Amino acid sequence: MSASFSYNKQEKLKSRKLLEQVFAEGKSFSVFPFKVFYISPAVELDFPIKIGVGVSSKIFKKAVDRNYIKRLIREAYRLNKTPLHNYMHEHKKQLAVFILYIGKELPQLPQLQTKMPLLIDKLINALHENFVANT
RNA sequence: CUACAAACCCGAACUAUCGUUCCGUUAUAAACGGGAAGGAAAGUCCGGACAGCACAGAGCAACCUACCGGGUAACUCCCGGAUUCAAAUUUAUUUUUGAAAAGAAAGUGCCACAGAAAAUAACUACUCUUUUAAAAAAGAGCAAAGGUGAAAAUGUGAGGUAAGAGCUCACAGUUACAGCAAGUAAUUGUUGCAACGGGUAAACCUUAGGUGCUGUAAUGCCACAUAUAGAAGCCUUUGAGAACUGCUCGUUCAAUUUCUGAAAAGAAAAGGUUUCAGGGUAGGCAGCAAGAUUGUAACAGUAAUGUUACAACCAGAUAAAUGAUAGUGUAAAAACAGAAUCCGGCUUAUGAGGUUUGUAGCUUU
RNA sequence: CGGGUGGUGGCGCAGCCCGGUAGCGUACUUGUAUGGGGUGCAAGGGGUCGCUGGUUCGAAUCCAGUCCACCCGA
Repeated sequence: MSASFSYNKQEKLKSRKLLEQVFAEGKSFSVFPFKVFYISPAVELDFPIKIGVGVSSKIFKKAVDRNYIKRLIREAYRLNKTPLHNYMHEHKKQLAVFILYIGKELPQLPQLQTKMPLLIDKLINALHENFVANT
């Protein structure tokens, strides 16, 4: 797979049903300031990896702040997602992920840029253990 | 030029790389071109458009509005005007700003403390009569005096009286009504006549006028899925229930057979309906982006605004799009802040700067 | 998108409808009873009534605006 930096409509986690499944049945871990929910759905998806992004409106009252944080997370994801894509391509599995921002203060992009690779690594490791246990 | 006040404007720009969303073209895993948040998108405080339901209404209740004229699709909005009150300011009711400014002379309630009294009063005092040597007591009259309070029964003078009192008169003040003059009107001026009556309606209320209910997750269509299943109650023309706003009246709609019995009625089944508990779906299309639209100019109008002409098309997502990095540039890139059916207002938040008007001060001519 | 509730000593609440004195429980401080502690008894301190403005002689209370917290419906 080519090293694309895109993050378009197909890659977004959109279905309400799948979202509820991710929160209800999915596993989770946290890499501060993120919390990650993920699941490997059995249903065929139109794109192998679907990612959603969210911020709590209780912590960030203003819509401007929430939009800003979501943009930064998307930016950090699309620049660091290549290892995850390569891994999923090799194992031919599907994945639905939701990234939640749980920090209390407005972040800066460099901070998220350093944390995002850690998150991706941890996600790959978790998936790997899971596959090995199943097979 | 500076300070203050008021009204209004503006809400940064460009280049490169990576990336998002919508539209179009080539074309069909892509490429190219074009569009892509606000003055408040906010609060959801008003008014509409649009959609569904209802359209058989009446009364009551509830809620809203409250000087006059104009503007508008409409308005708790805007413009202009008049009166009163309040605040600031001033030599000056001089100027500016603001006001939920109908009615307290329909009725009810309330007005702490203080004070004789907080509104049909009468404690002290004053006057008269009786008793009495006197002091004083009892009865009657009166509402002038009492200085407390946020507020004290219109103020001053004279007459009048046993003492007093708008009881009477003069002047002044306030208010209601009627006439005349000006004004479209609010209202103003003036004459006559009557009265003097505390405040509070952002206390109840009265008067006048107005309001059908629900909101785009409305609503219509397509696709997929499930349970013709469960519990309790009521009813089937002597009617449960539904609709018409909340209540009442009223109107409209509203579901059957068999058996027993002389009939009334009863039983069974079926059906209807209300409530409860539960199951399924939660995808797509329309609504949804050309409109009370925006810009410029001319004309009408004091203005709000309207009319005409020309030009423009300027977000449309659905876990929800505008960003990141580097550079140019600047004294500093910074404030408040992110569309979700769409418009017109109001309110609130807001950095730096600019424009106009008024007032004051200083400088120059 | 629509609808509703609340904000009063450190904490939990009343008072608001119908305007004039801010109170209750608990906690705190001091004294007392006990050899000491707890318990009890007595006394005391502590509140810009979320904020701003208005109505009124006077506002926690009435009216308007605003901030915060919470809840409900689809």
